[in-house]
Amino acid sequence: MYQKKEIVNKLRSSGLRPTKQRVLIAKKLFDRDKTFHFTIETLDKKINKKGSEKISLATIYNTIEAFTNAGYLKAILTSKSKSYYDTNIKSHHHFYDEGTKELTDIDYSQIKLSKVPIPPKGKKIKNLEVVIRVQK
Amino acid sequence: MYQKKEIVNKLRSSGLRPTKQRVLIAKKLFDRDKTFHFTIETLDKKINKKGSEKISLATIYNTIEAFTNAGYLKAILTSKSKSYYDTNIKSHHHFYDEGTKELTDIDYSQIKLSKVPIPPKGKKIKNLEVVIRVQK
DNA sequence: TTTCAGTTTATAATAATTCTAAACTAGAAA
DNA sequence: TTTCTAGTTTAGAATTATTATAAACTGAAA
Ligand SMILES: [Mn+2]
Ligand SMILES: [Mn+2]
Ligand SMILES: [Zn+2]
Ligand SMILES: [Zn+2]
Repeated sequence: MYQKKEIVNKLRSSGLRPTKQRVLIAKKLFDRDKTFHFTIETLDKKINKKGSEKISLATIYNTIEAFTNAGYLKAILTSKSKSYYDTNIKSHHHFYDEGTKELTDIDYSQIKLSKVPIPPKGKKIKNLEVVIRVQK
Repeated sequence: MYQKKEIVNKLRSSGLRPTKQRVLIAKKLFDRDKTFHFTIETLDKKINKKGSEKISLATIYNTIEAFTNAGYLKAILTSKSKSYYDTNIKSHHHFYDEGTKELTDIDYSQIKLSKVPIPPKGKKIKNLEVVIRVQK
């Protein structure tokens, strides 16, 4: 899906130097079929597993921040004191499983609204996201 | 709105001893007209302002956790690594102002959905909340 | 090749939260 | 009432999440 060349171009186009670390992290994040919802902690574990070249935690933080600013990632709404990120940057919705604490994407077209409130005076709606809490 | 007696009963009914600290915090939180959206930090500032009796930060954390478990408060979805709470425990929606970073309640009846996805197999929908991001 | 701004890294600092254990207290029981 | 004690508060330590620092490293322009 994502060849190294593509990643390099993508990074360059955002003014980010395609360093070894950034390319490796981008590959882990974007070279996959399904959306990836993660925290720095889970990503760090995936990247720094035995036998693989190490990337410092500081670089992981820096890179995720850079990717988020560049629009490659999106911060997810949670009620935890830890940041969550999403590789699906399209406006979309989520199922949130209370038991497993896992998120699943819902395509934007899967939810239709027939009534939406008028925003406060002088303010415009930028986007609208739905979280559907589910349970066994 | 909330007399001391009512607060004491409410606490007792949840198996929480109506201590001086809990009653004072409950009064600050619930004796108001509009919903209060807050963090531990903002609440601490409100409680421990000059001239008032001090309540330790640990107690504020403990009390907010106890109130949340008792169902008096709800954790709010955010993308910040800091927990937010809401005195409005009804299922409801929010406007989130990107500029001021402030939340405003939207009554549940103000949003109507004409299409909702089927939850994953074996799971049931517990609730559905909408966040509408707004900007100047 | 050389050069150097941008980047990585280990580590320190800060911020948010949770833990600990000693002192205190609400309220049941004497 | 007074006594008793489990529940609670508290200061401070510990832990966790994140950001800052500053020295070493490197991608890529020239
Ligand atoms: Mn940073
Ligand atoms: Mn705790
Ligand atoms: Zn998603
Ligand atoms: Zn609210």
